[in-house]
Amino acid sequence: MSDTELSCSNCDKASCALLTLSPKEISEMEIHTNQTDMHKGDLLLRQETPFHSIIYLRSGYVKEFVINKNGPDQIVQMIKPRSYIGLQSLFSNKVSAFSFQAISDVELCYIEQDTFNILIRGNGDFAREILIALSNETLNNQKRILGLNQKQIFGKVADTMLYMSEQIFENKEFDLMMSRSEIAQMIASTRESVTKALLWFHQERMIDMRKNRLKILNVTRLKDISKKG
Amino acid sequence: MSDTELSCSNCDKASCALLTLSPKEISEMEIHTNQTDMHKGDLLLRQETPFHSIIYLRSGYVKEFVINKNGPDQIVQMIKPRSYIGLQSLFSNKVSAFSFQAISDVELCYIEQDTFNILIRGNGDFAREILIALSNETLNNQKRILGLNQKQIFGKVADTMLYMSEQIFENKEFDLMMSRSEIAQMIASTRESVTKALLWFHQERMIDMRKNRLKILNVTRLKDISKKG
DNA sequence: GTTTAATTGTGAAATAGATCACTATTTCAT
DNA sequence: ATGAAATAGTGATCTATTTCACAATTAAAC
Repeated sequence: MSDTELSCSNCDKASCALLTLSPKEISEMEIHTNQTDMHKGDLLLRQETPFHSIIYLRSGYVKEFVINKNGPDQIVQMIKPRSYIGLQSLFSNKVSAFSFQAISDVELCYIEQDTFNILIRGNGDFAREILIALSNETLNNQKRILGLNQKQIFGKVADTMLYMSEQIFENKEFDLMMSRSEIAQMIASTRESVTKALLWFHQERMIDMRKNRLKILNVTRLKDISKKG
Repeated sequence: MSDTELSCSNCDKASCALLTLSPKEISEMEIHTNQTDMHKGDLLLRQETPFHSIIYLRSGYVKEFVINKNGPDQIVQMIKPRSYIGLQSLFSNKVSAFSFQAISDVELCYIEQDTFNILIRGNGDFAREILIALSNETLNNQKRILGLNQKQIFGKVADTMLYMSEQIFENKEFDLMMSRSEIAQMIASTRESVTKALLWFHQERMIDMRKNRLKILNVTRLKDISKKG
């Protein structure tokens, strides 16, 4: 919002990859970057849509999902601050494979894709950081989704709560930014089943839930349920 | 097996990426590459194991899977000839995230990982080819597995037969190289359910099955079942 | 070629989870 | 503050799929 904040060089929420860039490269990036704010519920990018920018999530949370003709959407992952959005499709298609929606108010930086590509070509360390980020994200997602597949519902929900706590919010207490239906879309289940699981966890004092504030009380037991439940 | 076959420069089963390398780079690769043959059932690489080579699959077929403590293995994908194995973990970990097993006799080239990395750093076009291959593979897998999640069994099995026909064997007729149990491991189901699905498809003349030779007779109907069944 | 092991087929019973129809609560807009 | 819309909770029913136990077939080993 203030003038200084619009500069990448003194950004207080910069990515790890940015640290590998020279001052000259950073100012090159600044020229081709636009910062925008968006609100909860806004769609950042729609699948099958051509995209010309890589989006950097300065603050706030985003969900990545696939829109299905027959049946409900499928949520692939939640994205936390200081992440790049759209890297998956950078090296393959010109269109985005997924849709992205803000699940809180967010601050975004739109970096022109061409500029991004030039930086990757010109700076091996930057390229390496980006590739590591992309690889790790992809690998984590793949393993999580594979793991989900062979759990039953209580296990799936437990797993998802632990995922949010450990991977996304990095805290035992957090605001559940998704509705029961959305959680169901993360695990290919139904609103009702999610409700029942969460209520049971609450009854059994594994979690505390009031409004949309969730606190994990018994990690061990939840992990146990996640493993074989 | 003959002397000429051991050279990358006149390999008759080379990858697309290889075409981007200069003669000098190719001979650099040759020095650090070993060709081996393996048999059906052999384990090429075990998850959580350090690996020092990227494996190039010259001929034959491989399954990529995760070994689970509690419960059956999960098969991530089948890998067809002229593919690199282990790229997923190249940019992140020093250990492989997945296990790989030959499901037919295979010819393999072990390329030292350091050499591979040097080539990627030194040749932007090579790097690009590798990244595109990796991105596409990852994206396809992710979409397929997500799609599977919200189908019911007949849909999952239909989907898997079409996947084999279209993506892997590129033919309507092919040898089913996996047992019913293994197919079940691809879709998080059971041997018995796979059996029932395949028999029904056969009865309904959507496929022809004798021994392990499978022929797809009615693509349209199978696709229909895959979509909403 | 015979024996042994592994894989596949089959139907009945058990069950996890979806679906449905409805109520309660929370959130949002005016 | 009030009403409307969205989200969440609840229990009964229904159904797809797993589980189990056993028979049949196919592949491997000697």
